Amino acid sequence: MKTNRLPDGPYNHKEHEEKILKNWLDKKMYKPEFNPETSEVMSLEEMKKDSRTPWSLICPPPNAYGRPHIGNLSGYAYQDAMARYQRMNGKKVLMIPGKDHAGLEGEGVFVREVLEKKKIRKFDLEREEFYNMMMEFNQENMKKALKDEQEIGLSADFDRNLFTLDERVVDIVLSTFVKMFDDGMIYKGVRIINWDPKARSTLADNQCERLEREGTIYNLRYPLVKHRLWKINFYHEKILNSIRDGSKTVESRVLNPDEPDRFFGDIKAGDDLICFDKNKGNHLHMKVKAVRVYEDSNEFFKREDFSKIYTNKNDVPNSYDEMIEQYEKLADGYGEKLKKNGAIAIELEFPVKPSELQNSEFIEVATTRPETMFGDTAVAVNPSDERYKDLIGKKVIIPLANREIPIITSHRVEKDFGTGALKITPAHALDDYQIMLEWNEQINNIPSSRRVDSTEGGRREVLSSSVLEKIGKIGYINVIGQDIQLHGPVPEKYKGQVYMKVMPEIIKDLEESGALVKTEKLMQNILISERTKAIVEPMMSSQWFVDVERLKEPVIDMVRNVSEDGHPRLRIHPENMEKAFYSWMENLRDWAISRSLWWGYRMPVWYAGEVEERINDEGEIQSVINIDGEWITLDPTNKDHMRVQLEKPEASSWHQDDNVLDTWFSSGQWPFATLTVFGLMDTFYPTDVMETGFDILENWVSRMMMFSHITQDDIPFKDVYLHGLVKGTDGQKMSKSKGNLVNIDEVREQYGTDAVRMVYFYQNSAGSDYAMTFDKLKNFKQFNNKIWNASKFVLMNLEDMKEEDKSVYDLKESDLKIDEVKALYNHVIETKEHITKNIEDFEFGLATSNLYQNFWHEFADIHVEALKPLIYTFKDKETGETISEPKAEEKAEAQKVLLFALKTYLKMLHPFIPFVTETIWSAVPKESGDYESLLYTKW
RNA sequence: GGGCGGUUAGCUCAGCUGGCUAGAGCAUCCCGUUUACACCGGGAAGGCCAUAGGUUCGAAUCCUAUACCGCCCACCA
Repeated sequence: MKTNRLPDGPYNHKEHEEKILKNWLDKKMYKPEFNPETSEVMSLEEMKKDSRTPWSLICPPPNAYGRPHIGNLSGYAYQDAMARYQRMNGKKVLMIPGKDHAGLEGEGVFVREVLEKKKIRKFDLEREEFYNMMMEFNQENMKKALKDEQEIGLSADFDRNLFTLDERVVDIVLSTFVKMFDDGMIYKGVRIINWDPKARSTLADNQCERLEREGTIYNLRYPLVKHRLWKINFYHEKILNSIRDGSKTVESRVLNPDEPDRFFGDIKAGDDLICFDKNKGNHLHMKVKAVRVYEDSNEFFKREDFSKIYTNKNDVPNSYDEMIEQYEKLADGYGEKLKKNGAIAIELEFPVKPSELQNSEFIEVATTRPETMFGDTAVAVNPSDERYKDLIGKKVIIPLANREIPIITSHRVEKDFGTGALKITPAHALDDYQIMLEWNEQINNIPSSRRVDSTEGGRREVLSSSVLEKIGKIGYINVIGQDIQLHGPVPEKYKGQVYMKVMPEIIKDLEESGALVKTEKLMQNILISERTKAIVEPMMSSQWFVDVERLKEPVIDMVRNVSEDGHPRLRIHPENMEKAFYSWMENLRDWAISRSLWWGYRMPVWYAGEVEERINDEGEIQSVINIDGEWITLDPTNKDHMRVQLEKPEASSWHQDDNVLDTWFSSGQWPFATLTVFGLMDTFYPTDVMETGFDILENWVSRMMMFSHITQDDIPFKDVYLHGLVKGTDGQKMSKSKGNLVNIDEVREQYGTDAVRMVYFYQNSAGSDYAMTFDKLKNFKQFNNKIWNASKFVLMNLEDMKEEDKSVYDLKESDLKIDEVKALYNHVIETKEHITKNIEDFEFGLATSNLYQNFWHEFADIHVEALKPLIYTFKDKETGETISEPKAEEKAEAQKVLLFALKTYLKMLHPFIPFVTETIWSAVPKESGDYESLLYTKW
């Protein structure tokens, strides 16, 4: 073994990095099959049988459409440091790199960056054509990305680089879908979704962004229904007969119960009427909706809507006779008169001018979206709001739509905002949808307790169960379709029109009817699509869901339950993220997994004919299927309608669901999907570490845990390390507008890869953000140079060492005689203990700052300086006289410990700054436990 | 509004279950050095440990409030 000198001059990363990397890659040293003894690559079977402990980490796959950004690269640095450390500890290390197709975002980028530039519209292409073009685009990008990964030093098995849309992965992922469907864990249901009308696709919540803009808030009066008591009037027999004849000359008149003999005039549908409210003593303006004649009076009482006109259920008469009794009490002789007559029901619309109503006769709601009022199913007030206390449970009429809806309560309603009354449109507002769910849940709970209490923010909300029962559940009514036109139970004149276009007309009609009493400007947040910037329309749609209820507990237990060693089976670093994880898991609602895209895993769902989603006249979403030319309601349980299976059913008429799966559905299976593809499950599952950004703990990490539970009945990994965000040069979040972006190519060129990597590690801890500053980069470039120079110095002073002295690993403190040498020896031993502990504890920030401090300011500045007199002759500058001269014995001892220190430091530094350490290592004398490359050299 | 974390030198951060005069690096200033390194060495200056209470023989450390900063969640229709 010959000691090489390091060349003079500063460390020049440009000279070495490429060569070093090429060597690692050419020799396939990153593969678990690499045998450091022989420098050869074993077969898969040999590797599996190999006795080294397996260690595996599946790299989180970044989006395939672009180059990995600085944050992805920081992740690679952490993953790599862990892998290198484990490899040096004698484990067979597997790291699998990959790329994600990034469903919605991926498709968005492709449409924007590629198609739009070629002036092609997505829907001008066939689905397959689009898919193939996009696949090609992604394949091109992935090649570039692979280079970035390699250049940052990621020591992953690049032969096993895998794309999420690889055929082999697709099979695994879709099989899970089929299995879960068969087990009843996946179902199809209707739920509110975010609809991007431009992309014609469903959006996940985090694919929407908020935009503040000026909007208008409209105050609308919804009249109370109690006035409809007036819809019943009674007539003389002769009038009834005239109407039966269809004779137009007959005088039909409204009878006022308080003034039985007074007639107000003729009535027919569309007439305006003035009636007298005996309770309030005032007159009401009404419009006749219809005139119906009942030959048998008792028939009338059987009508369901009749019972609704009484505010108190007990007051509803059961028969004509009973009603006459009631009226007897009102006025002498009145009942007598009624007996002689038949009955006519006159259905009245709400009072003509709601603006003329008295305070107690309407409820005023504030809304920014009046067009959704046709889909209102309730008005909600805060339960503690004194103003509305007496109105709870009563009914109001939706202006223009003339439909009755109840007044309910919800703690979500802010008393102080607007009028304190909120119109509820569950089909088109997320919040309203929540209110509906909560309200209906309350109704469901009635039998279990007499009173329903719900506590929120210290306030107690108490509604008696009889009130709840009377109001009942509320539903939802769809009025805006995916075409953003009005559908369902909306007045004919607006139907089928884009809602934004008819808005002015609706406003005008509201104004004329007197329902619109006030408009005001305000700043409001609206949701827009992150990608297309289109306004997001919340609407109901039938979607595929994963039932998460039975996954919650086992997944939470992975972290909460402690195994034999006193640690959770699955540990999250930093620990305080556990709380966020628990609360996310506990509050999880069923996960919607279908997306209306072309890019992704098309759902393995087959229909026997064309399927459409429609809004019927009642505002219900209906899935209909075209079988033999006839549209019938789709029955998902009927195998002749729908099947869930991987392969297409034989008959050619069957066709596949248009939707693709949510990206997380596939990336959630990534750990075992990758290992399964390569036949490595038996050796490497569960994996050891998952390293990813803290922002996707919920979205991704928890999903991997769920899928691992479902398919493997095991944890997917033992430790999760969550890294923070890399911020810009000024410590702010990186953004183009701030001009604080860091160009990774330039920075690597100027400071070297190792310096960039040091910035990722130094002084950082799991979950916290940190800045990539030029100060730090410069500093670490100098640090690498310091390592270079100190190593050069040590090596040049070892040249006269005896071969047998060059085995330094079994040195003991007791072998050493000189205090300065002992001090260095102990320093190295202590430092190594610290660093080892830091790495085992995932404290890379501490490990690197310790290394920086100790190597430079302890080892180089103090210890090396202290040993100088022991290894070379000091001469007086001027006279040339010898001041001190080393003794051979002392020199040998010092040399041994210097070599020991250098080698140990290079090993400790290698996981973090692999290039400079590997470069120096090639010049260092080797001994047992060492290899030509530091990669496998024993820690 | 709810939750989590933070607040220590100009900057970036250590400081574990309370115990020497509160530490590093960078930056600053001064001095020095060319037999590894000017991408160097030595030294100096710099802190009421956010604020106010409390527990204790003793608090940067534990407790309680407050303020400010950051992030996450829910958001005013």
